[in-house]
Amino acid sequence: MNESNTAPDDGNEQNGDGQRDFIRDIIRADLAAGRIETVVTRFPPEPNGYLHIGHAKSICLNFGVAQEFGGRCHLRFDDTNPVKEEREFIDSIQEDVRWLGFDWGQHLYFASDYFEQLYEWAEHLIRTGKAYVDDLSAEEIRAYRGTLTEPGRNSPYRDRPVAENLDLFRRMRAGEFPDGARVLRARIDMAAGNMNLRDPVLYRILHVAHPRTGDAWCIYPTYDFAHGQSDAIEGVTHSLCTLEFEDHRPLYDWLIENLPVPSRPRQYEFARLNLTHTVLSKRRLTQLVRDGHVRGWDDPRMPTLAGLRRRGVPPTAIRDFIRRVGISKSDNTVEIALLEHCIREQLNRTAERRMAVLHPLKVVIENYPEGESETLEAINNPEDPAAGTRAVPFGRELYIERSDFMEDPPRKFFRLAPGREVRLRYAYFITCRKAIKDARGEIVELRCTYDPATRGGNAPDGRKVKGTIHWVSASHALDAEVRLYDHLFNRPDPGAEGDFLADLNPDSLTVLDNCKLEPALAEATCEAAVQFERTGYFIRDPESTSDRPIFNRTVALRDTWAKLQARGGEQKDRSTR
RNA sequence: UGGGGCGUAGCCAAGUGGUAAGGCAGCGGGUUUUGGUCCCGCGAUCCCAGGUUCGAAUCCUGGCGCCCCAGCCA
Repeated sequence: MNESNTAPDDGNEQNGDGQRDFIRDIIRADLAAGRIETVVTRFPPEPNGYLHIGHAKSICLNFGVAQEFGGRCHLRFDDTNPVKEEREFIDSIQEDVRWLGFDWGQHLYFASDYFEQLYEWAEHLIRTGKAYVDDLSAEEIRAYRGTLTEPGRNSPYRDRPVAENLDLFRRMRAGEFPDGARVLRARIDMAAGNMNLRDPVLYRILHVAHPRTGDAWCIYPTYDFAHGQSDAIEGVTHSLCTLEFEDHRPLYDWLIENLPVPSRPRQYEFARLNLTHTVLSKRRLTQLVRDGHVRGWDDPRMPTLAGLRRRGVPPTAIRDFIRRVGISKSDNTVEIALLEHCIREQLNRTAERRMAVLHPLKVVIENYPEGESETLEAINNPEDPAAGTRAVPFGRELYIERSDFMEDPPRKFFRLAPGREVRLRYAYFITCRKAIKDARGEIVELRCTYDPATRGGNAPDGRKVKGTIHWVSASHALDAEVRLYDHLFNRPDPGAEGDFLADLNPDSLTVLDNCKLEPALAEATCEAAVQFERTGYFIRDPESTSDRPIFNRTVALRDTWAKLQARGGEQKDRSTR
């Protein structure tokens, strides 16, 4: 067997440092006891939306487990409801799973591939007296179902003869009845405490074209009737799903036991991922896109894999994040800070460094010869010597960050101020001589002098400077737009007190349209994020044009100075109150 | 007495009768040509109450709290 059904090796499985959780414990035990020979899992998305980071948990679990135990994982689309599903999603889902780093090899399946088999099994249930055609309307079925505390009542059609059920069901398939006229129901127990066992609907009439089967069918199986049987057809051994399906397991098992299926899959449930400051329900994400609160499914503020990709988040960071979050059965809400940490950790190791000034302030080096420039050498990645160095042009006129100058600095401010000396990274020590203001009193330019003996950033006399700041040569700078992103929602728990839309962060996107980049950034790609030194990680956005690059901020660098300042501000507030 | 599940530090999460891993966040300190990275240090008696035991987060009993289920969605 030479299948390319793999998951990336993130280096956790070598030395017993592998994942430990109740799912893997079960699989290990099943393998050890000989209950199964090969573990087979599946990732079963419904093609009705884009994949998000919550799905990544399921993807990493299913594919990861298959790889760790030498089994395989199928990608199976749960396409049983044509009124919600679209081709676009079938494509995007495959692209996103691949981008995340997983490969299903030849094992791409669709529940719709099994429609004929499922239909035959439905007839089998009818023939064995375990399913019947019900003429009740949707409202009537609901009324007959009872409530959480009261048992339901049998439908008057529950005891139809087998022959009549068979005839009716075949005519349902033949298209003789309009939508909603009849359904096929399992005959289980209308008094069951578990609502799923109160004669669940197995088939409904839907005169709707299916993205894959076209108009071949006008009756479609429900999730419950399709999922377990699809698992059985594919030989799935461990059908892993989220907690809300726990109640469905008795029905899953009932169907498997009452049908002549080729294998005996088992369902296990784990807790889905929740993240602070965002939403992960398909309904809400769809609403954000549909109502224009974001610019699309791949808006960098979205928790979708497409959004994270455009944001510059590497797939390795997502896999690492999922690994750290773990698998359990307790409801959880993971702080988004953990995700951000994983992104920084990955990017710190791999992203090349560049200099970019987001809020430019002009600096003129008065003692630097006019019209001249020179080239300085800068390290691409101090964490990775193999990344080498690059040339950065320097000249008499530069841009520095506005926040790196203060006319009247507080005690611990290490940057530029009148009379103060700082290091320009990889360049020279400069001393601020004068701040020039415009009519409104705003500082528009700094006049400085440099020490030619400090080329490269070291003083031969051994004198130290407290601060090192980044800069960009004015005459060589690239003009760019930079988009800064913040959490999409203000609250850690959007919607906890009403409409989740009311919790949208109005400042989740800040566009800076006068940024100055060092020339090497012209070569940046949309695939790999770079670090703008002292600022954060950024990635070129596909909306860039050749003459105007656009960069998205993936995540800011940790900023203990900003934290200190914020704390100081708080203290001041408290003392003045 | 409707059914199902969960409850270990601010957030995740190991632990499966032998005396509470780890990560993130936070707080101190050190190194540093990114106030980045890196390094060092600091936190829980396990929802509560009884019980079993030499010994319990782990077993038993009884409470309390939270989540899911009444789609012809998945």
